[in-house]
Amino acid sequence: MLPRMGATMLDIAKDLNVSVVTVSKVLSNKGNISSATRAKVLQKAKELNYQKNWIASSLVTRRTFTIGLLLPDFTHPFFGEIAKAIAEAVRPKGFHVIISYFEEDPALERTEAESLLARQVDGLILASSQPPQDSELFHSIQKRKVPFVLIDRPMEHVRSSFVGGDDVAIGRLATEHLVRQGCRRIAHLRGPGAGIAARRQEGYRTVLEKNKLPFHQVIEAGYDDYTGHEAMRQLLYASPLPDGVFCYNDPVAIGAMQAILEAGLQIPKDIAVVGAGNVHYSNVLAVPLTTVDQGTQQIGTRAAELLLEQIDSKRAVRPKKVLITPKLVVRQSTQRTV
Amino acid sequence: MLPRMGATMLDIAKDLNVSVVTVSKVLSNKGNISSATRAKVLQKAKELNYQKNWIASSLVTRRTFTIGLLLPDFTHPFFGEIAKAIAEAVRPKGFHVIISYFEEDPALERTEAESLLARQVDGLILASSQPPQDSELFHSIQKRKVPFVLIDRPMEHVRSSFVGGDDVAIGRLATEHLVRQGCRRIAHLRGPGAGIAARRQEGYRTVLEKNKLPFHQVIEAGYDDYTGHEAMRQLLYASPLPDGVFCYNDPVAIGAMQAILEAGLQIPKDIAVVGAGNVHYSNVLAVPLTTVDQGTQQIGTRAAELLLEQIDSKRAVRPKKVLITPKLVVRQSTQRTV
DNA sequence: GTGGTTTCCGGGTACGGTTGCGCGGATTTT
DNA sequence: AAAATCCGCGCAACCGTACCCGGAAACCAC
Repeated sequence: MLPRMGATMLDIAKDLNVSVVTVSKVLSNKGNISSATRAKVLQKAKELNYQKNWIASSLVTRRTFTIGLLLPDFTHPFFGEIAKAIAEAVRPKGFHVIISYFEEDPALERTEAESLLARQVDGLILASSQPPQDSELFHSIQKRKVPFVLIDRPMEHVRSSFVGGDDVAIGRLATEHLVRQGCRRIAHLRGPGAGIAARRQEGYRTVLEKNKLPFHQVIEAGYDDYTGHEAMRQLLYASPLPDGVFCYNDPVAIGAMQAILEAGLQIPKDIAVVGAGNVHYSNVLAVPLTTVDQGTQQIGTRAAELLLEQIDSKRAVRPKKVLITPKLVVRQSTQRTV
Repeated sequence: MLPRMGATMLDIAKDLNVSVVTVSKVLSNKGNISSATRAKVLQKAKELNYQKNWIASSLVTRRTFTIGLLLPDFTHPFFGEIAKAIAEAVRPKGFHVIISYFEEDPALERTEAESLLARQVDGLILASSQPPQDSELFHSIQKRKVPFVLIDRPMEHVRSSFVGGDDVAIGRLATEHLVRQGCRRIAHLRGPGAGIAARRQEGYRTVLEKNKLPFHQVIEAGYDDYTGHEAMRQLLYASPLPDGVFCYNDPVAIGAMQAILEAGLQIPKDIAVVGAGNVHYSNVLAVPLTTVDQGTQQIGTRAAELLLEQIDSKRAVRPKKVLITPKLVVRQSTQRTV
């Protein structure tokens, strides 16, 4: 036989000659129950150390108080912070978070999403890596009427809420800062793809235009420091050398700084460097890195809020697109004027 | 009315004039069902696009296929990697992971643990921050007969499985390496507390004794780079200066390196530095940091394996203590002989 | 007094998949 | 012919809550 659990509502009900329904109503504070009965039930519940069986409860309410979080990778501090902010935001409402990650593999992302849906999560938050034109996964989620919110990587043609960094503003903020520091030949190590990377590049471009500065080289790096190192080496072969570099993200910037230092140049005297993301350790590098903080925690918090809103109002809520305003964090890698 | 779900077993059963039980047995491959009936059921299930209701299933089996993971903080890459390894290890068995974290607050840890237990997780993995003498939480878990495994921070007097780094070996490995590099005045920036930090220090001490080297200064730092920076500055005031430093962990080592460089000294020529943990970015610092890899992924993987073992064999399993063998990762911060 | 309505308090039933046990019939063994 | 075995399948229980209902008392108007 299966191991017996603790006391159930039936135990309480039988002891008091009432029905389970009455017990349920008392314990969940619903319906009209006389205060005499109410007191007896509460008393007996405490006496038997009654603990609600959440599973039975979920069975009938179809609410698991669980939300699924699907991330490309959570060893990256960016996603770690998001996960933390989400967990914190939903905890007061009694929700828990199931985290899955899919290593940037779109196929794995789909199966993991299906797996979370099969577990009847009440909602889903995803930083998707589905190819831009493929919205099959999201249609599948929508068909099941499970609320979901996209974060970090918007999907233009998917009708859903989205929370992410304001990438154009990030590009602008970083580039404007370099201009103010006196840089005139500003290069850009852009990231891969047409989404986030393209918008950060756009912010970069608009600032150069506004300031009537000549375009300098734009080279495509990847997500990590190795690609940043490689891309920067390419830049250093060219002439004239840039006097400022806006890097797609902090790891790329770290790789770039390493290449600059290896070439015997100084930061920020010869070349100033700006990253984006404000990852941990940005301040303990050889040269502390100026960066643009994209408001990571806020992304998580807002996403959680939007999701809970949708879960609570069983009606379809109009999707909202939220862009978090970035903040410049100035450190030594751009401080030319001190 | 509550939103109807998809097809249920009852739908299949009625269509075929069999009982739900038969359908269940076919779909879960149990019991003796004729191949004719089996085929009909499978056919109809596919036809109706039947999806099992996991909640109803959990209700009766008392298995949720969910394990709880309780961490102090998962923005730290160390815990991120552990979480990832665990999720990966249990995924093939159909388990999901609910992550909670408690910001190093023992009281919050207790309520979060209770909360996970109330959700009927099948098992628990925890990196606990309960004070060493207080095993109330663990007794509470044991009373409910929920399998659990401790990681990273052992609790001496709790009868349970444990997986963690071999801290004495880490201290030995790091210190031996410094000795081999020719260091003769080896200092130690130890971490706080009597557990991990004390064992790493012990490894350090035994190597000094074995090599008949004089003890150099041991200063207590914290967990992060700020405390490492501060502790190193203290060391730099003293004389004679050390020619090698073994740091409790990588952040402390990073802070220490910064202090050394600020003092105008060279790494590793004047002072060699070893950290522990092999966190990301250890290789893109001003001077790439030699460190001891504590086998983070293995900790997660082994912990998951031990937990699944316990969950599968409903009997009480003899607790195992597993120490992962660390590996030295040599980088520039100790390369004096090249 | 009579009939209708409202209010208060509480119960019956369905929802879901799984498991131990049992049952009826067919086949094989004694 | 009686008994043992086996095969295929069903009954009931598990557990908390939404929905619907029912009985009793109170109240109102005539």
